[in-house]
Amino acid sequence: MAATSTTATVTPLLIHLLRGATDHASVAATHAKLLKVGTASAVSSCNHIIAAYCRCGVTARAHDLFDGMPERDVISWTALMSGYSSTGRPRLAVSLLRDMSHSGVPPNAFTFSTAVSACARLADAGLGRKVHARAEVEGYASDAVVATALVDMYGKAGDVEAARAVFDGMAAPARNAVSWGSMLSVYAQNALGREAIQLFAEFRTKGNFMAPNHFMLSSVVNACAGVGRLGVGKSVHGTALRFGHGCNGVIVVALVDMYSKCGFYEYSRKLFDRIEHPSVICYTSIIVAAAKYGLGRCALTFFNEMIDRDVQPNSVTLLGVMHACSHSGLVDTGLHLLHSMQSKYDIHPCASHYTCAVDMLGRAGRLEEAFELANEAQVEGRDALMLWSSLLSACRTHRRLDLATRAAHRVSEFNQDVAGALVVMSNAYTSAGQTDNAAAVWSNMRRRGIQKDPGCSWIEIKDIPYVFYAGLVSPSGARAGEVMMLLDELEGKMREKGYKGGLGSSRVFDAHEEDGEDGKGEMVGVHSELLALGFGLLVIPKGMTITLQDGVMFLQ
DNA sequence: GTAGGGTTAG
Repeated sequence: MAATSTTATVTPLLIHLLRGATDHASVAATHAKLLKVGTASAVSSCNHIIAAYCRCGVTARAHDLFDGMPERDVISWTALMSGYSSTGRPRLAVSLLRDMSHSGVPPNAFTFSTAVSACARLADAGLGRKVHARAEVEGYASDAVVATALVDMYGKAGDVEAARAVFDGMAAPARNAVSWGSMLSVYAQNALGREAIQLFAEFRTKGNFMAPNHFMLSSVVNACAGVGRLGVGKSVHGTALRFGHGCNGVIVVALVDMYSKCGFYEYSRKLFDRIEHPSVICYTSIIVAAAKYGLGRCALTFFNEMIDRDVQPNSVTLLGVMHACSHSGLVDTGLHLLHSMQSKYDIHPCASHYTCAVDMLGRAGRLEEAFELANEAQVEGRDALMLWSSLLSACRTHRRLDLATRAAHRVSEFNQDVAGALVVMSNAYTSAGQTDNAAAVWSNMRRRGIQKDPGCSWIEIKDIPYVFYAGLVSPSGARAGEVMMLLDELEGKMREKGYKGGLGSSRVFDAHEEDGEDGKGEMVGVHSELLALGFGLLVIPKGMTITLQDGVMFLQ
């Protein structure tokens, strides 16, 4: 009798302990006590223990326990599934969905949302569609959480239309702040900033007066950064302040990033300076911003400051600092970072760090060293394509046809999307006066059916986009002759001032008065950005600012 | 006991 009452009072206490446990040792200790008391084998106890092991990442123990259960309910299956999904084995999580059906336990809404989120982690729309179909058959697809997970899954898998279809299919009451936020981030993550901004406006008018939360606000700010909409970004900044999210770390980071991408480094700097304890991401963000503005030494100061303040840098931070070095000609500092990041910060240099370093050496004209490093780097697949393509461009810029040929050879080994590299190679031959070889590259491309999508840029003037394609100087009605004359004139002026010509991306120009630039190499053919910029310079009022960003132009 | 969204790079 005494034993029974002890069991009855002790078990809930132990379960409570399990819920709060975050490390393997304490979960195992509590598990042992439950075994002693004799209540560890009840289905509900087992579920708690499984969940606890999963929470601290010990899925193997959880699975052992699961295997030993005489019967399992939907929670046992879902808990294990969730454990695998959140510890980097989402495919295994999805396969449990099939197993549980075979064992006669029907899934519920929790199970489907877990399975869908595992598909999201895999970014596998094919698998996601299968799970979606099953949820539909079982009647759970209209559940708010399942539907929101589906929106997120399709978005992460790049199928924006499917995400929107699920979102549109949700009944109005089922659309809560999370589902709006999820759809918003789908647009933001898929580089559809305009759509994200539009959806946010829709939310403000049709969202039943729901208050925007920090998830949504950071997505919208991010969208504004992506499309250079400073005006909207500022107003969202105001909204964030009004709703008390002005101090939210994630929003502040997004704002720092947005202002710098919209051409206002000073605002980024001001915001950053007000942050008391900047996170790694905050530091990374301001370092990247400084790098973009050619403030290499400033970026290094931020980096040293974060190290002094015991903020551990990550792989992205190091890449940002290296970019800063690259864009400010601090080549040896950048190389030193590459070689010391493992020992100093315990960060293993990956393909992007090597690509950045190779690009840095290439820009500086240290092509032999760049080759040596590129050969040393153990890089494969698409990463290798990027690395060698970047080196190829540098060879062309520095008119080293011999090395360009070698780089082009390496690029062709990857047999992937080599069109861009072949165009660079053909341009390299043209620059060297070897027009026959240039023509041979083109005919080779035609024979192999390789096509290069023409680069395209556009400029928005009074909400009308004017689109320009690389090399095509006659967009309908867009004053082609004048554009070309203006570009020639500008290029001439740049040469007079000693610039080697060429215009980079992410630079701010004042209309009719162009800032200096450190780009190298000369114009071969006509870049689409230049066409759009030239057109903009002709038609927009003097003194207005044009921001160039990855081939898109904005007026402010 | 099991479920949904956000920030940094290229």
